[in-house]
Amino acid sequence: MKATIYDVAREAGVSIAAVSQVINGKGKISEERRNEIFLVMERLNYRPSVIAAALTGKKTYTLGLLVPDISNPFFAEIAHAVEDQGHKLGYSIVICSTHNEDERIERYLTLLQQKSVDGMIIGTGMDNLELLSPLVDKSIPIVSIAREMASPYVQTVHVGDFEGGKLAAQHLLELGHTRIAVLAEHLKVSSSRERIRGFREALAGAGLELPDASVKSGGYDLLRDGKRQTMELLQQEGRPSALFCCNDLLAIGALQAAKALGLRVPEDVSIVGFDDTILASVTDPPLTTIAQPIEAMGKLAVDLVIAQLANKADAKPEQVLKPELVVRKSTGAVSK
Amino acid sequence: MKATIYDVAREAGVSIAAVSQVINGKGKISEERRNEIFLVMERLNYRPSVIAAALTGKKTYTLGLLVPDISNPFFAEIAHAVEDQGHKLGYSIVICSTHNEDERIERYLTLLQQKSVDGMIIGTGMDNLELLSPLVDKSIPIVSIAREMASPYVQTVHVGDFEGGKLAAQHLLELGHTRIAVLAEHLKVSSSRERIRGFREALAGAGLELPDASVKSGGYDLLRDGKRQTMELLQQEGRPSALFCCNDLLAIGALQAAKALGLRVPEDVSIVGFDDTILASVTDPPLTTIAQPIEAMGKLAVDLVIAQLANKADAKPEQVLKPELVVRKSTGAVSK
DNA sequence: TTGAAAGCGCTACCAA
DNA sequence: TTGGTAGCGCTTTCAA
Repeated sequence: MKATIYDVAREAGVSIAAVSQVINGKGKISEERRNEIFLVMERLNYRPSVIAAALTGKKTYTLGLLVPDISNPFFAEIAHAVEDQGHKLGYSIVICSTHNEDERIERYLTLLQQKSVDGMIIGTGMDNLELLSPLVDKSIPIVSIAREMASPYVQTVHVGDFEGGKLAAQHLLELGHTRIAVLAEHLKVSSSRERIRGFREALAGAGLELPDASVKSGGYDLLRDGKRQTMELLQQEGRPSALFCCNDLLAIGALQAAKALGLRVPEDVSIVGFDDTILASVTDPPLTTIAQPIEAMGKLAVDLVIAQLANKADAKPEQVLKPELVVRKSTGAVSK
Repeated sequence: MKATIYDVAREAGVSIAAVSQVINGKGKISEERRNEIFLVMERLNYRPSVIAAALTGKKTYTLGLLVPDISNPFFAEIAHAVEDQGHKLGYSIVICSTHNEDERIERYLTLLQQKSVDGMIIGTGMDNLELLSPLVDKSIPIVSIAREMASPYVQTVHVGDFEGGKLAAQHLLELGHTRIAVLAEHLKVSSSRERIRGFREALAGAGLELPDASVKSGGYDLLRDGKRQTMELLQQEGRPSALFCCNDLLAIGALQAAKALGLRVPEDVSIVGFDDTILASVTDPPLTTIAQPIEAMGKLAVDLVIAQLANKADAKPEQVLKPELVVRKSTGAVSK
């Protein structure tokens, strides 16, 4: 069986308290004893049980990351960034993918908390903020990433979605588009709503209206939904000459639909995405998209939790980063 | 503070043992008492501490998944598949991304074990199998996915890499290519080596040789390495007319390099990838690639750990799935 | 059927 | 400096 602190103490002829002190580098122990104990630990190949330690309320140096779907490159890239910064700061990151299901969100939230993470980063939308209260009670810091979260207890880092939507609209407007439709994921996703709001406002500024009928929203199978919706959109009378997709995956679905219909992008229809994941740079044609500073967001999120952990939390509850228009080949001037 | 089993017992006027039995649905308790206790638990919003339970050696119904890089769509898709099947079977999945660094592999391995996962799925290559022995000692089931692992203690599920390599070669051969180069990731990755071996063997069958100089291997920044290596390859005298890339990310790097050099794919150079991630279907041109059955692999891996957990482990230590050639637009006949 | 009590492995406080 | 010891919250005998 595995060696415990008792084994080490016995072998070294000291009390478990002494061993515990050595493990944690606390208290006062003579060099000599300390080395002796180290040796025994080594010899017994002793590994302190984090579980037992957690039970007594010790820090675990792990952060939990909750994402809606790890197979969406956007979140995979977020996860990568979070892991990176976490690691730099000495934290391990545990990732859970909720498949956008409420039940799994709840389950993983509980799980992570039970696994006693020191802090939590949430990239999943949450309807029921009540779920967070156990965390709040235990004063486990929470920051939400890429999603706003209307709770006084959670700091949030996200891109300016509203502004991003405007950017997209302006770009399309400059190219002369007037018949424009929008593809969104489920409308309960706040970032989508904001992006659309920004988009709509920019259009309005140019005297254009975006009727609700031109906004297609779907579920969470982004690729498929994007394709299906685009099929509908592009086959109708007076089809739009431009599509704004609330994320890259939707945009790719749109791209596939256009291709399937024998339409050329951007000659027949312009498409702009959102996120600027690796996907955007490799598609055919490469996707014009609104870039989110994924690296920066991941880093910032980690910094925030850890700052809260150290009680030097910035008062700033919200960190809004700048979106950026990246023009590639999927958008062009309207051909009349 | 949070309610403990003691609070519940006190409130319900019973012993903690009784409460414990209710929680676990074990032992004999009268309907009456049981309901009473349930009510109290509800009222106190009591949640059993998994940590404490884990300390006493109870199952946690969580599986750990270790991947080298979650931002590689292949592993993100694997993670998705694993999560899905795990969830179906009542298990939560905790994902850790090691960035291909030995130190992180070790750290996360320890971490997951300390967080007391019931089983482990490993998608990361491991040099030092010794690291697994603590798990083995505790008889925590381990299965490796998408990677072979030469340990008697781990079952493994992966695609036939050798066969996949052959498939790629045959395809290229049929198209008439003779000047062929190979791009691999770090050669310590066993799957890459196998793919190359298969590829080489198929070439040999056609009387063609693949000199070591034509095999470029790099580090773990797949996209960048693929691009850089392809740049070199395509700028040299008598450049290859076809490239076999050991994974899609490398292939995309190659695609970008070709584009940067003003070469057309597949007219000037054919490219075949490996994995068939979402990336392969969206690139310009879409990538001919060797498909791995990602869903099936994920599902199988989960099934295997859980079977081991239930002690109905199949004796079969290795599950090899069939790779499949998916022909898209990045390969074509040699133009002479 | 029920409950008392002995751990699980570790931390932290207090006395020595 | 050291060691004794009381928890942390739960599971699991073993008696009652």
